[in-house]
Amino acid sequence: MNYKSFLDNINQKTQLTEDEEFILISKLKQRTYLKGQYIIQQDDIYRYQTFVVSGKVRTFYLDNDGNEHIVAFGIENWWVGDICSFTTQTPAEFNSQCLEKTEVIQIAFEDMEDLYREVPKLERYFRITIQKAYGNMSKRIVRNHSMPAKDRYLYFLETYPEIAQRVPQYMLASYLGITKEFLSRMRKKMANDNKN
Amino acid sequence: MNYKSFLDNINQKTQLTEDEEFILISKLKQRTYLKGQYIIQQDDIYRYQTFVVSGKVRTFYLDNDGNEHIVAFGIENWWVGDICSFTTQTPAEFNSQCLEKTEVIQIAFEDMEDLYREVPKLERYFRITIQKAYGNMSKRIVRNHSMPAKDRYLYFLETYPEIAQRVPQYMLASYLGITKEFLSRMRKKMANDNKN
DNA sequence: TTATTTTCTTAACCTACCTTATTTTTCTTA
DNA sequence: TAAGAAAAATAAGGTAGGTTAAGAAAATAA
Repeated sequence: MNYKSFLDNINQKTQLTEDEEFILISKLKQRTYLKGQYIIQQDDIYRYQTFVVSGKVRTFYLDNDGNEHIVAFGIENWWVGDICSFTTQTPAEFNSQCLEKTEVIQIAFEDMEDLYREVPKLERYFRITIQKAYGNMSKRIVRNHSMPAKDRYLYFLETYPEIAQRVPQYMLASYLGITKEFLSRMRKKMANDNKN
Repeated sequence: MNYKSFLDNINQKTQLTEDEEFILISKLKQRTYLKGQYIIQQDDIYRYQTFVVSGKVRTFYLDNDGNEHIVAFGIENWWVGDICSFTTQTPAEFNSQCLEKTEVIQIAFEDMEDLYREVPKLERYFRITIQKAYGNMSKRIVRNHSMPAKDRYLYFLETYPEIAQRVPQYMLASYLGITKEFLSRMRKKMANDNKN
């Protein structure tokens, strides 16, 4: 594994010098998780901010009745985990679990503040990254409130086709906030409607 | 109006020197909106990042059927508007409307990049602010998926009592993703349940 | 103080989506 | 290549929350 995709991602939003890249790289850790392994489990403190180089991750909340609610998927070039737990170093509310063998790059919390000091451009990189994610989240809330399940499903297929293909249907249903049974029924109806 | 509450808010997350405060203040604009006025309307480009000093704002999406879906409320010390439109200078998807006379502090998009250059700590301030907002949004999505309307309502009352008191019920219903009629019904039932 | 508008309530009926249970299909792994 | 496990489909009955329509209460304006 090398750092190319990771550095590319950062340099899209800010321009690091060679020295800055060097400092950054010196703080990175590589790790490979197997299918089913957890990057973070709820109630643990999230100690490593995690960037996916290859593989597939789901982030979910486990409620008191034992139901899983998927908040996000993460594939190549996405940050995953529980950002809230990381920044405040308080127990996580979410779990991030690998759905296949997943290679990641991580930055430890202890190194993060040093990094921000030595490479202030990283503040900018993360600000821009999070701003975008925040915008998407707000819009997702609105879609959840203004669109019926069918439209939300179609929107997802269109917007994240790679994820839709790589993730089991029942997880997609959970992400959309519906049951797998209802998604299945919807798909059947849509297939029938398309025939006529 | 003075800048105290605004600077306090920033200094909670990063420590500005007097010089930095001076530079920042030189870029700030003050403005007062009347009840009903829009800070941003959807399809316009959001040119001023807006911090509420006093007053009350709602941010909502207007769907094709003419229904309003409230994404957020903003009162004292909250940033409001459509951050996505601001950062990318593309047409807004949301409207921010004042629900009463509202005093704000604004930073123009043209000044923002200069400010980040001259006062890099602001990158940090906004990163931290947005990270927190993003965390809250993710958790809100999960609550929408895992809690029935009644629990979401109670959660809101507990978490944002000041807002709950100052905002009409039908707007709160919209924020929660239910109809005002259903909220009214729920409230009645809750009142009855408490009697017995 | 009344008139008007805005907000809230109530009630009957309706539907999108859930629950439970069973079966079928697809994927894994031996 | 078969056997077991995971994922998807199907179907019947149930419910949280929506819709429509009317009236009551509260806030605002004149």
